[in-house]
This record gives sequence, C-alpha cells and structure tokens, in this order.
Amino acid sequence: MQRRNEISIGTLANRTGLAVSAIRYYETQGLVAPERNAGGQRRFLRSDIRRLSFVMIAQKFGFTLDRIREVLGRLPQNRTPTAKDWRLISQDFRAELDEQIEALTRLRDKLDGCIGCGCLSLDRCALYNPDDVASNKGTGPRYLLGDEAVRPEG
Amino acid sequence: MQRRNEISIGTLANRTGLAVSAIRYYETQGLVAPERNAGGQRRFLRSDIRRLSFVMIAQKFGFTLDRIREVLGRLPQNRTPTAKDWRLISQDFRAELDEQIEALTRLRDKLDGCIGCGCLSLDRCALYNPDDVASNKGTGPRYLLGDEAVRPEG
DNA sequence: GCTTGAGCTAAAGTTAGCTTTAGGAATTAT
DNA sequence: ATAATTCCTAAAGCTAACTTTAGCTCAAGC
Repeated sequence: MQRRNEISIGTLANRTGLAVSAIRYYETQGLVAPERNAGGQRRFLRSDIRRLSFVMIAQKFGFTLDRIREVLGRLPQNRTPTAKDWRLISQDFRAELDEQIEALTRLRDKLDGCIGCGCLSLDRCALYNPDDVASNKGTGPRYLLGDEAVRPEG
Repeated sequence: MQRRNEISIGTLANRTGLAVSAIRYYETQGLVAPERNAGGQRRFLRSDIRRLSFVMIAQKFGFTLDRIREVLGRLPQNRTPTAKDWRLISQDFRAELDEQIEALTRLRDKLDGCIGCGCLSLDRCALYNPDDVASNKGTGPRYLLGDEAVRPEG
C-alpha cells in the first residue's frame, strides 16, 4: 500500500540517516506532518526527505528545533516546496549564519585584547558585554556551536 | 573567620554574577576546588573569581564544562595562576576558537553551493561531508552526519 | 542570646533532543 | 497462512547544565 509519492517512516529514516525515533520526535515538534494510512501508519511525502535534510543541516549550524520550525514556517503550506522555495529560505538562513559567524569573530577579537592584559576580570574585561552572542537564557543545556570543534588529539 | 585572601560562596557569586547553586555545581564538576572552614563552609580564593570568569567566557564560546575543565587543567596546580599563565591558556583557547570559526565558515560556503542547485539532498549535496563541524553531542547513538555512514543503498 | 540571613547536603525537577522499552497491531515475505 | 518485519503509542530514561526544595547548621547583627 505504498503509493508512488508516499514513503514509510523506515524509508525516510534510511534516506536521511535519521533514526525512526528521531523522526517521530520531530513530528511531535511540528517539523514534519505526515498523513496516516488505513492501518494508522505514517505516510510521508518524498519531499520530506529534503525537509528533514534541511533540519539536519540547520542543526549542524547550531540552530535549535524551535528556531528551525520557525524557518520552515516560511515555506508554502499549500503545496510541495519547489527548489526555488528552498533557495529562498536557504538565503535567509545564510544571512543569520553570517551574523553568527561575525558575532563569534567579534568575541574572539575581544579575547585577543584580554590576552594582552591577562585580566579576565569582570571589572574591566570587554568580554562581558551581554550583546555579544545570543546568550541562551534559562535552564537546560546551552550549546550554540559544537563544543569539541577540533580536538588536538586527532 | 573570613581571612584576607578567602571569600565565601556568596561573595564569589556576587563578584562573578553566577548563582550560588551554579558555583556548587561547578565544584562537583571539578572546575573549582574550595577548601572548607571549621564550620564546613566553602572558602574560595580570590583567584577563583578569575577562574570562574574564564569558565563563563569559554561557555559563551560554546565550550562544554568537560572541555573547559580540560583546558583549566593546563594551569599550574601548585600555585595561584599568574597573568602569564592565563595568557598562555587563552592563546590555546584562541587557536581552537579560530578553527571553530573556520569550520563554520567552510560549512556556510558549502551552503552557498547548495543554494545554487537548490538540492539539499543527501545523494548529491556537499553539505553531508562528515568532516565539516564536529557532530553534535547529546545523548546516545545519534547517526548525525558522519557518525555512522549514510547507508550505501543508492 | 536570639533572630535572621547565609550555607550545607541530598534529591528531585527542568529543558533540549532524543533513545529505549513494553506490549500490541499492521505489512511484507515466503 | 504463517513467520518475520515494520510500525504504533505511551511512558520512562539519558545527558548537560543547572535550579528548586526540604530540612538543618553556621555566622553575624542587635
């Protein structure tokens, strides 16, 4: 009962490399909205492969699922997104990314100033500007960019 | 019983802006190691203000506490760190940071290529190179891009 | 000397992003 | 027609980085 344009969760998992459980979780988070067949099983569209690929890429850049859902919300709801639709949101995405990289670079440059004075003290240090990098408020894990960027051990 | 060079956890909290509970947690994680007074209360050194300041900065850059503990381990254990000591580890730190920024920039450039083709598909997209940015941490076996190959069925 | 604020510990709760487990039901393969 | 997969749901578990709560002790001010 697998129509041309419909795929099962297992197939989607294989095509994206995601775990089946992860895809189900993404559904609860509103990142995909599959239909159900007569037996109650999820039927995804082929275009969901691209959709979830986007999710994975965005995560690699450090975006949260909430943020990603927002971005995906800019895709047309009433039809399957075209290449042009994806191009548009990828461009917005790139702009945010540029800002993130710049913020990080500014922060790094400030660290340079502090290496000079060796202070690292709250009283004087330029590093304590709250506007630097979007500071993740509240409890829970706070990660923006991968922690172990490159470990020297390799 | 507050000696010249010793401060209470409350004072340390005020000086760093951290919550008292956060400082206690950092102790369990081996990021600070205060002594105790006769009554069992923690007595920190003034130099711990700088130490925790470093922790906060490193977190702002997205480093995990585990990673930060490692970095702090390069400070001398037997004496209070000098400005020069801090300068040395800040430099190492900067190097890692540079790599992080570069990895992110490389990834962004690849996104540019994909905006061109609008593909965002696992089969073709350059974004799925496992060497890009260190894969996300988190729980359990997560086949993110690169951890476990994207199966050969193609 | 008594009250009040600061500290202490251990344990449980929180958020994000999932995975694992348990116990069935639907599909697919033989 | 079975057997073997795959899928389903709900609930619990896990990591990181903390906070909150409960119940008690210590220290400081009047």
